[in-house]
This record gives sequence, C-alpha cells and structure tokens, in this order.
Amino acid sequence: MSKKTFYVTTPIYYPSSKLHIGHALTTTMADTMARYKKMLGYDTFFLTGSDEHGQKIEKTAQAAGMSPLAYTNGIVDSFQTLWKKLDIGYTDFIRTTEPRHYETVSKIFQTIYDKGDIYKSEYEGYYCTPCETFFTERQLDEGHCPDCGRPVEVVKEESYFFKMSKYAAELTVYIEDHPHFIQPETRRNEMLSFLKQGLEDLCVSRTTFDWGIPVPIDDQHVIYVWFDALTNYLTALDYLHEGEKYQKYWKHGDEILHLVGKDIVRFHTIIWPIILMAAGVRLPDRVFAHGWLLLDGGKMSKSRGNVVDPLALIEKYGSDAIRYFLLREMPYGEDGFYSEEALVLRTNTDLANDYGNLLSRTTSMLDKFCAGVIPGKSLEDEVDQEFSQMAILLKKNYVLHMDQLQFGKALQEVWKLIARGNKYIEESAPWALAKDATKTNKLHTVLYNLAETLRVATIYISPFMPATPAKVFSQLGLVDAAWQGWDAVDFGASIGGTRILRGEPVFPRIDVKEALKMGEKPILEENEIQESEEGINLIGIEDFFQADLRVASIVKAEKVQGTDKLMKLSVDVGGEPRTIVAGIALHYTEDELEAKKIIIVANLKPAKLRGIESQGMLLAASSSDKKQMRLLTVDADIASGSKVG
RNA sequence: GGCGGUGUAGCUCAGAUGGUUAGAGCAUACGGCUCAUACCCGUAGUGUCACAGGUUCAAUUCCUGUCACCGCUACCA
Repeated sequence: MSKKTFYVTTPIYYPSSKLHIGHALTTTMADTMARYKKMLGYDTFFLTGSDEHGQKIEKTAQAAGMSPLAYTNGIVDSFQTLWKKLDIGYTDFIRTTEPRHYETVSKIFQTIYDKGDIYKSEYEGYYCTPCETFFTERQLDEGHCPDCGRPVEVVKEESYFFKMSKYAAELTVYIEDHPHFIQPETRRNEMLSFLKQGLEDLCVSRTTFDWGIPVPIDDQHVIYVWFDALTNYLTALDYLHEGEKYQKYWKHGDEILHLVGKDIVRFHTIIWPIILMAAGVRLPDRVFAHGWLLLDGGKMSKSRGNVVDPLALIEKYGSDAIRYFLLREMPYGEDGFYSEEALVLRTNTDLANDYGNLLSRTTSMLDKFCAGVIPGKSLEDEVDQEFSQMAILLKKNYVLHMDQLQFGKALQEVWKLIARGNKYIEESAPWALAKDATKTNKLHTVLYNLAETLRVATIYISPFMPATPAKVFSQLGLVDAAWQGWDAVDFGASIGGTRILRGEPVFPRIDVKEALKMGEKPILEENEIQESEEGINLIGIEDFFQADLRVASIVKAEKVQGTDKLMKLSVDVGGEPRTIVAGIALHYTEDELEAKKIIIVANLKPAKLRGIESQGMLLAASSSDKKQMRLLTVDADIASGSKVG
C-alpha cells in the first residue's frame, strides 16, 4: 500500500523588502506541519517561494539601477538564508520568475481562455500619473493618491477579465458542502457573506508595466497578480506536464493544505478555487488563515520602524526557541503578541525550567544513583502507571490538535506530561530512595519512568523544534533512531541498560534583565542603511572580493528616453567599452557626468533595463530619503580599469 | 452605513443545553525539597464574568439595548 500524501504550502513572499518575524510564523507553521506528517509516515511535500513580478518590483529595481531579476535574486537569497537558519525544510522553493512557472501560468491562462472564461474589456481605475499606479476607491486617501497625496484621475485601460461571476454559485455550494475548507470558522463566514453579494469579474492583465508573465494570446499585456501568484502551487508539482508529482500530491493527493495570513484569505478561498474550477482542476482541501503577530499591541510595519529582524533574534536565542514561542503563543486563527520579554519568559518557564531542567535533574540522578545507566522497570505501582496512561491520552489529544493546526494546544498537552515528570520526582524523592537499600527497585522504576517521559516528550516536540531532539537523545544515550520516531512514541519502551551521557543544559536560563538591557533597544530592524552601518551582517573579506570593482571613465552620458531616472552611460574600463544604465538622472546632468572617473562593479550579471543591456553597476551614495545622491570617484587621476579593493 | 465577532483574576485566555464554592498558565505571597538550569513541589488568594434592562424559582451563561475594541465589506504581491 502506498503512503498517504500531504501537500502543504506557504504563500510565496514578495521580495520588495526583507522578511520579518510575521513571515517566519507562517513558514514555521508549515514546516512543523510537514515534519509532523512526515513523522506519522505521510509522503509529504512542502512548498514555499517568492512572488517576484509586479510594478513595485520593477520600480524598486529600476531605482536601484538594477534589473528586476538581479534585484530579486539578492532578496531571494536572503529569504533562503533565513529559512535555513530557522530549520525550515521545504521540499521545493518556487520562484515565479522560473521558466517552469511561466509555462504553467501560460498553460492555465490559455486553457481558461480557450474555454471562454477570459475576455477582453476595459478596466477603469483611479490613476496617479506621477506614481504611475492604479488605485481602487478604497485605497484612495480622501480622493488623493495614498503615496504622494496628489489628485488622481479616472483612467480606462484595456484588460483581460476572468469570468468569476460564472462560478459564484458553484463555489458557494462547495464551501457549504466542505465545512473545513476555510478555517477558522469566522473566516469561512466572512467568505460566505462576501459571496452572497455576488462576484464581479476579475481583471487579470495589465499594460501599464512589463515585469510579469506575458498574456499568451496578446503580448501587449502581462498577467496581473493572482493568476500568476496563486498558480505557483501547481507549478511546483509539474502541473505543466501533469507529471508524477502532480498526480500524486494534487490530483490523487490525500490532503492539500494552504497556510495563509488572514489578509489574503479571500484570494485563496475565492479566486484560487475558481481558477481551479475553470481549469478543471481539483480544489485544495483546506485553507487555514492565521492571525498576525502583533508587536506590543501595534501592527508590525516597516514604516513604523518596529519590524523585528528574525535573523538577529535567531542569533540571540536560537531557532528552536523562536519556533517554540511562535507556535506556543499564537492563539488559533487569531492575532498574537510578540515582545522580546514574552519570548524570554516563555523560553525560561517552558524550555529551561520545565523541559531542560527535567532532563538535567534526570541525567544527574541517573549518574549519581544508577552509575549512568538507565535501569529497567522493576516495579509498578499506581503512580508509575499514571505515566503510561497520561501518555496514551497525550497521544490522542496531540494528534487531534495537530490535525486542526492547534499548535499551542498540542504543546500544552506535551507539557502536561513534562510537568507530571517534575512533580513525580518530588513525590518519589529518589535521593531518599537511594539511601535505602530496600528501595532500589522503586528507585530504578522512578528513574526509568523519568527517562522514558523525556524520550516520549522529545518525540512529540520534534516537529516543533528540529534541533533539540538530537541533543536530548544524545544525553539520554538513545542515539538509535528506533527510539526516536513515531513508531516508538508509546510509553514503556525497553530502554533499560542504556548508558547516558549528561551534557550541557539544552536550554540555558536566560537572564531577563541582562537580555533586555540591550532591550532598551530591542531587536528591531531600523532600516537597511543603518543596519549596514552597524555591521549586523558581517561578511568575510572573500565575500567582498567577489565583487570586481574597477575604475571606469565615462565617455558619454545620455538620458534614457521616456524615463525620469535612467541614464545610459558609455564607459571605458581599461580600454574595454561598456554600457551601464543607472538610476541617477535625477541627480546628474549628462554634461556633469562626462569624463568623470567612477567606480563600477565589473562582474555583475548583465541585465536589461528599458531594453538596454547594462553591463555592470556604478557605485553611488544616497541619503536615507533618497533626495541626495553622489557618485563614488577617485580623489586624483588613475587609469581606468584599475582595480578597487 | 451593512454583516459578523469579542469584552471573564495584575497579564494571556478557558468555560457554562441557565442551577450549590467561575477555572488554567504566567506574575505575586508564604511554606517545603535539594536530584536540578536561584530550579522544582505545595498552599494562598484576589474577579459586581463590560454596562443597563428583560425572561426565569434561578443568568456571568438566554433575549433586548448601550458603550468599547476588532474582522469582513474585491483587484493590495
């Protein structure tokens, strides 16, 4: 019999800025779920990725004088670094800029178009000309552009539309017939009431920017947002060729689960199912919306400067502690609160005092009273039996809560067993038993039960905290994988005779005052410039030398037609002519630039900007408000092509 | 504006088809223990269960109203 399958996804994140701890929440949930299902023996596929198209990326990259792809490459790297540090074990990482995705999106679009569910019409929206952006009525700030505050105008644009209206009734029936499709319940109700108002057709293409997947039947248009972004869930499974992964995890899969934040529920529970219906593809089983991780009562946002940098946090407290905090503290489907103090408190009480200390006192007693060997169980009275009974109940509740994504409750169940262990020590006072030769049997039973409690609890904990189990099992001497898996989760295994290896505390107690002293300035990411000044991300000299910096002299400068910021520079690098496109036209005129000696990155991957290939990047300093920008140059003449470094 | 939700111990929250003393964890106080990471164990509290009416023998639990907060109310990636 083949294994049951489980497919879990996170949203693909938008790389216009760095990830914060809120993103880490969704991804940690997905990872924990994937590890849990894997532990239970499911054939599991876990997908995360990045959503790299759109006007915002196009503009940001342009402002940085980079191609969109070059720009997102760097950010995607930072995503992957974070996931690695958080022990996120995804099966695949999808980028919407990959060829496989282009082809998949085109295929779906074409399929639905051929079916007659996509048609050409006119999109009417509020347009801010200086910002080159469309807004909806809701987004407007008292009738003005929310970005620049200037008045907007109503503009019509030719667009392709997706006939969502056609499927509204069918979707409503589906949601009603599948009570667990949208969770939690309140979100489901919101979506049903949204559907009750009827659906409008959805605008799925744009002509105002280019950075996206072209509409297959009309290259004047690029596919807009949701058709592109949501389809990633199928791309990664090779829906394109209806390949093996697609057959196994999607078409005939046992469970498909999308984890999302509450802000994008509608897209996943209305638009996405309808795309699938139109394309004749099976719908996912569950879309779970979690709440936001709020910071001391306020929403985390870049502009408020209170974005928590997860990397710094991991560095300081370790990834398992962060994961534990996130999963333990977030109430089901609702917003939770983060503060460094709460994190430290949680880590100390649950991980250090209860769990870590139980290991510490158990291994210490095994060393002192049993010569470092876990004894066999040699007696069993009522108290001892309580453990096996608790463990049975724990298993039942744990599975129940995990399947409902009630991570906090599942953990609380595990901690009941841990707490029982600590209480049991007090009740049976092994140090007293050890002094009485007639009570050796009891002593051995007590210590066996404690070791067994730790072993079992650690199995339950392992999907939440991937790094910890190895340490604990090693201290308990239970290095054989046979003791560590779900098959061995029942209390009462024959671990007697195992030699333990007491070690350092797995979760040292954190001095709250000490930790928060830096907490006068908690771990917050002020902005990227400051961060680099403070040198938080230290790099080695070899990293630096990866960039080939050269002196170049500008031969000719000309503004790129139809842009505000771009300047096309013809430069000479030690006799080699090159073209560089840079976003400096607001700060320099053509004349000012000519004959200047500048510093360029000579080994940057070429990128096309406005159709012009830019073969490198120049270095310039800009003030934090971007109003000032000055080129790097040399303070006296030196030959072009000279190496910098 | 419309629809929906929430308001319970200092904090985070559980709970009751209405029925004698309303719960858990954390924090606090006191006591105990010494195997342990100043840890663990025990004990002790404190609550007009948002406010005002109503139904009922009986409401914090049901109903109505008020106040406060929150979510949804389509093109944000």
